[in-house]
Amino acid sequence: MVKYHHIKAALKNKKELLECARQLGVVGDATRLKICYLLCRYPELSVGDMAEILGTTHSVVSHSVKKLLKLALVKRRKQAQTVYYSLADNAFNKTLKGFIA
Amino acid sequence: MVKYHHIKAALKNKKELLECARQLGVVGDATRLKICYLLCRYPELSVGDMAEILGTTHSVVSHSVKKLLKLALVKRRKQAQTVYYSLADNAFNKTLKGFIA
DNA sequence: ATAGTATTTGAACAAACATTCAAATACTAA
DNA sequence: TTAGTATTTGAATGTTTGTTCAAATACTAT
Repeated sequence: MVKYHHIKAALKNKKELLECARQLGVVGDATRLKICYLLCRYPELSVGDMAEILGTTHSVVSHSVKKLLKLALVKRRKQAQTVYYSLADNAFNKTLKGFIA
Repeated sequence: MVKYHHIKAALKNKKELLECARQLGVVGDATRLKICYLLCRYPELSVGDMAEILGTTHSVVSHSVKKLLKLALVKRRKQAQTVYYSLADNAFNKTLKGFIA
């Protein structure tokens, strides 16, 4: 059957789909989506502030932002002891804002 | 500290965020995102066709669309032995198309 | 140096997950 | 009825995942 030959080829070259799935998966978690939600409203927030707002520990926030950072969905800025995170400026986040506006 | 009193209250009432995280999580999987990608391009596809295109089994497609169906991201139409799935017409899918365009 | 604050790390645990397989269901056609 | 096709189901598998905890790191101020 060659009926779907074209779309099969198109799919093979769609490596971005896998990356997109990974990004969506990372954002598809309550804690991490809340963090993104916060960062849509504040230009930047420290780990401690996010933990305070979310009512959780520094550890879960740190683990969470690390995953977001690994996929370049957030940026990191360190000032003295404090680490501030902000939403990265990319296409994914622009679309994401449409979801959680 | 009452610095974040307002955003904490806003977050509490944001029940949609959890639902959104669930939807993003379901779509944040390679197999299921590929299915959505296919359904963006074809008005509807049968389980067998999707399995053929994706190079996988009927079983994984069936399991996958079931999850999408449970969150109302796809619709189901049965004709004779064949079951056709199509993308549901909702806000989530409209934005999703922005991701996988 | 020490004490204090902020964040990160890594191991451990249980819970959730994707995929496989075989069996079951649903429907058509003869 | 039977045989054939399409899909679904459920159990089992190993893998990944989120959270917890305690310890470690990084920096500031004294």
